[in-house]
Order: sequence, then C-alpha cells, then structure tokens
Amino acid sequence: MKQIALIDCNNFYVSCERLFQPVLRDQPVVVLSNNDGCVISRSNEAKQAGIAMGEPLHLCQARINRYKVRVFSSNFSLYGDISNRIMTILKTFTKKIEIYSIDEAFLDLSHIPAPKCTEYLENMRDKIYQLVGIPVSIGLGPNKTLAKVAASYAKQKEGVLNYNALSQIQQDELLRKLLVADVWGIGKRSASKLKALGIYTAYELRQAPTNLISNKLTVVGSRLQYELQGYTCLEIETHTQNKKQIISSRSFGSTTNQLSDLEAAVSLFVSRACQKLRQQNSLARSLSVYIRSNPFSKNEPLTSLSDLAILPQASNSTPVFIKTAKRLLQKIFQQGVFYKKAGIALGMIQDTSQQTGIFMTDPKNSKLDGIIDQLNRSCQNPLLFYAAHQPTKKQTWQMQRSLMSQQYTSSWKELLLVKI
DNA sequence: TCTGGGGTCCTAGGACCC
DNA sequence: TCTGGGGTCCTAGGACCC
Repeated sequence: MKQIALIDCNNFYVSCERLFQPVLRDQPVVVLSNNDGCVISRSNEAKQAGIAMGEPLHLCQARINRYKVRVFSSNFSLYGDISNRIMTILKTFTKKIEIYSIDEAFLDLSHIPAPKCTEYLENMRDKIYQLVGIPVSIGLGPNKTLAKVAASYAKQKEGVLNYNALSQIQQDELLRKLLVADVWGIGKRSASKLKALGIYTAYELRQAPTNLISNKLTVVGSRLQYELQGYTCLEIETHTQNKKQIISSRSFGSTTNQLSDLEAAVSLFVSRACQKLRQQNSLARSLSVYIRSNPFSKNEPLTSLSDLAILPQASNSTPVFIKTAKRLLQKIFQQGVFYKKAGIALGMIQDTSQQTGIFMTDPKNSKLDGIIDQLNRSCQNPLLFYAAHQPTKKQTWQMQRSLMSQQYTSSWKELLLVKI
C-alpha cells in the first residue's frame, strides 16, 4: 500500500510571528490579510475566543479587545522565507515531494517499511521544530485525500497520525466523526447538495452509491469518493508546473476615481506579473484588465469592468504589456466611479522556446527587463521601476499594513538583534 | 470607516463546420 | 415550403483550495 504523508504547518502565519516574539507563545494571536481586512491565521487561543477564519476585522474587533488578541498585518516575505526553510528540510527525507502551498507538502514515503513509518514521521516533525521552530502536523494515508483526513486529526494527536496503521474499525470511526464539509475538495455548495441527500459525514460519502455521487458532484466528487475508499485518483506532482495564468491584483487602501491612479496601479501589477512570467521562461499572449468599485458599499451600486486583449505575438516584455494594459484601461474606465480594486491577468501562456513567427521579442526590451529583474531580485524592495508606476508619488490607493512585524529574515535592515 | 490574493479544474453552452 | 445532427473548439462562470 502507498504511504502518502501530508505535512501541514500549524497556524502557519501566527507560528512565524511567534518565532521571533516568543512572548506571544501562550497569547491569542491573529494575522490579517492585505489591507488589514480579514483574519487569515489564528492561534488556538484566538480560535477559542470565537474568531472565525476569514472574518472581517471590523466584525471581530470587540472580541479582539475583550480577549486581548495580538493582531499582525501579513508579512508574506517573512512567511515565504520560513516556508522555504521547511521545504528544504522535507526534501532531505524524499525526492518525491509536492509543495502544495506555502504551509503544506505531500511526500511519497512508500519506500519506508510500514512498521517504521510512524516513527519516521515523528522524527520529521521533531527535526522541523528543532531546526526551524515551527510546529507541524503530519497525516499519513494511502492517498492524498486520506493523508489530509489524517493530518486534520493529527493536530489532536501530538502532531502525527498514521491512518494506514489503524484497524478497519478505527478508520471507520475516524470517517464517521469527520463532517463531509471538512473533507478536502468539498466546499459549501457540494456540502449542501450532499446534505440534501442525507449525507453528512465522510463515512456516509464513502459508502454512498457511486452513480449518485457522480450525478450530483461530477467527476470531482467521484474522485474524492474513490480516494476515501482507499484508491488513488490524485497523483503526487513532483515537479512544479509552469503557471497557465498569472494574476496580479490588489484592493486599494482607499478608493479612487482618478484614471491616473488606476494606470499607476495596473502598471505595477503588470510589472510584477511579467517578472513572474520571465522567471518561469514563458511568454503570454493575452492580457486582461479589470477594475471594480467596492462591492460592500451600501450607497453605490457595484461597478465591475474588464476587457481582454490578445497580442499578435506572445511576449514577456513589461513595456509591451504596460502599453496594452493602459489602452484597455482607458477603454473600460468610467468617470464618476470610485474604484476599490484593480487587477490584471496574463493568459495564453507558452514556453519561450515555443515562439514561432518572424517577429521576435524586441532585444532591447528583453535585455532591459533582464537587468531590472536581476537588480530587483537581489533586494527586498524593488530598486528599479517603470515610470508608469509613479513610484515617487504618494499613492492614495496603496495597501494598509499598519501592524506589520519586521522582515526578520528577508531584509538586512531588519534582522533580529540578539543581545548577549 | 473597516470585507485578501492567487491559482486550478470542470462544465455548459455558443460558434462554427461538415 | 421544407430547415439535421454530430463533432470540435473556445470561453465564461462555478466551485474549490490555501
């Protein structure tokens, strides 16, 4: 039988903040999304204080005050750096690893003798804590879905749970306790469809007639059902695929009705996306731009505008896409609307080597982009910008991150100081 | 006053062709 | 006046994930 492990960092962003401020260890802590909008990571104490995942800050402010919850803006460059350290350690255990998200990885440990597997996982957990200081939970099962199930219970079991080592009765018991809405891949919609069929738990989903599930939840549901039964439908993907779409978008700190503000924002998003595009050695042919007003506004109706352009030739040149983005923006822009968010997406992505036709990328532009990438990669805050971003102007639309911790590991200026 | 961002996969339905 | 049906490709939108 296969042995698939899921390593899941506990309350990852909160754990990263605690790493550099140990005094937070027993305190309730939350980390907020961009613009300090929603809660996106909670310590166990904060969960007990009744703060929900994704809850808007302004709705839980009273509870935060009452329970003296410590609040942080998100510090993604710090979290990314800590994540890299953990993934590097995991790679010493096996080459068959899929980095699934910033705080999760699947490992194929089928080569480890089954009786030794639990001990192997405990060793892994201890090593990560010892070397990086982040607590993790590890679940192991015959496939990804059951590894996920095991990991969700591992949090109560000293961080490690080996589903394969359980008896049939224990496995059934585990699935009976698990609500179907908490199964990986079952969201709100699917959960309510299943509820209508009288299916409430993972166990009931596993036992349900297969044609019923495929009718109601399509092949996606069928795959999950098979995986709950112990078959493999979702393989581990060991090499990172190039992105098929690259999105860059942000909500603004405050709204704006100025085209020039939107142009500056969109130009910045295009530069970020193009840099990612070049990083994976790709070209894109389509660019879409969208802008919208505040969907939560009680006074103004929602305005959401977008348009897409397809270039005659695939490109990864920042100036080419900035020019196109501005053209689209001018086309869709409506006067008198107060905009809260803008974004761009690059699509029709292909490998650099796939480029055909006689028009190649302008060598001058591509050399310039290369130099900008190189300089900006070597430092925390970009050194070089296209003038279209208006970097020297104070931007009213920029993000609010008033509660951010230091860049302890990713900025020379903000390294942790140790006094001895 | 204050509600994230980035990504994937799947499907239904329209356009088009023979 | 009669006005098919099957196949492919593409896209928008739904659903879900972290």
